[in-house]
Amino acid sequence: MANNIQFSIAVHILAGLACGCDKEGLTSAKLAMSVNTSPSFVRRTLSKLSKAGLVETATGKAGACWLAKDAKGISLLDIYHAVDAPKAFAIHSYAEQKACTVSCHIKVALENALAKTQKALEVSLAEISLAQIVSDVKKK
Amino acid sequence: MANNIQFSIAVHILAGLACGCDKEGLTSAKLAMSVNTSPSFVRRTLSKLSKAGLVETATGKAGACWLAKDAKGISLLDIYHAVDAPKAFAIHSYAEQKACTVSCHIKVALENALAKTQKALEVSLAEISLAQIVSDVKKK
DNA sequence: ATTTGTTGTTACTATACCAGTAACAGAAAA
DNA sequence: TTTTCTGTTACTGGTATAGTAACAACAAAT
Repeated sequence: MANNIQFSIAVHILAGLACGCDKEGLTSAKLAMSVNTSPSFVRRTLSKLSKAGLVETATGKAGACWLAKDAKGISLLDIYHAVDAPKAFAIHSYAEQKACTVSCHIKVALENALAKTQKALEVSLAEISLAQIVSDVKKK
Repeated sequence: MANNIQFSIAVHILAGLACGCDKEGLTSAKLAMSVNTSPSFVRRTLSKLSKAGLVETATGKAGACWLAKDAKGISLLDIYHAVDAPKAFAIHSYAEQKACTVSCHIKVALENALAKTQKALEVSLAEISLAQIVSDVKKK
């Protein structure tokens, strides 16, 4: 009942980078193998993570990528924002029916509700660090 | 950046029913006018709300629908569950790459994270009642 | 009884989004 | 200069979902 798996992919990639014993970083091809997708798709996600300052990359023949900071310093909220994941719920955008009070003002009411719920969602994501994810991965 | 507006539609419909001065209930045609969509679509959403016990309906010539309980007794979480809205985020479902620890265990780690975040989302929705929405709609 | 106007449901269509691929310029090491 | 990687753009195909149409079941009104 849900879509947009880019957030999951991003967490997967970052967990891979955090676990990767290679001090020299990983290539998009290796990450793609772990995630089971194409290197291109990985690179597109990596690009967003890079712009958000979560990973650093090197171009050229010895190209690679690695975490820009410690896994403890990266929260799921950082990742959520980096990939611009969907909001808690979507608000419809129909034209207002002038004669109807509900039609005209429902959007504001929904926006108030969304603001509160979105905040709760983000606080929860902020409390989970990439290090926690890595710990879960290794524990199992 | 988000989709699946059925939750919003459902809140809109219920707010309409709560506001509707008509003691006798509203038809799907009138609701459709307020939401700016087809009666069919409204009825499909109404059907879910009816099955969840949030509204009651009457068939036949004088067909109509109305709230099954007071707006104070209906939370956004009830509506969220009724329309089976998407989870806080989706987990990808690629085949595990046996040779890779991350690939094999990331799903469990993500499920743990989702459980926590989903809980936060639902608690937040549970705290907002339909009556609150109606109040916002009328205040404006 | 017959007509009328509604719900409930199914089936269908079209569109928009998104996962996934391909291709290539730019970059840096060998 | 060759190799091999990143970064980015453009493209494709599949799928979910908004939206529509149609019709049986139903109950009130006539």
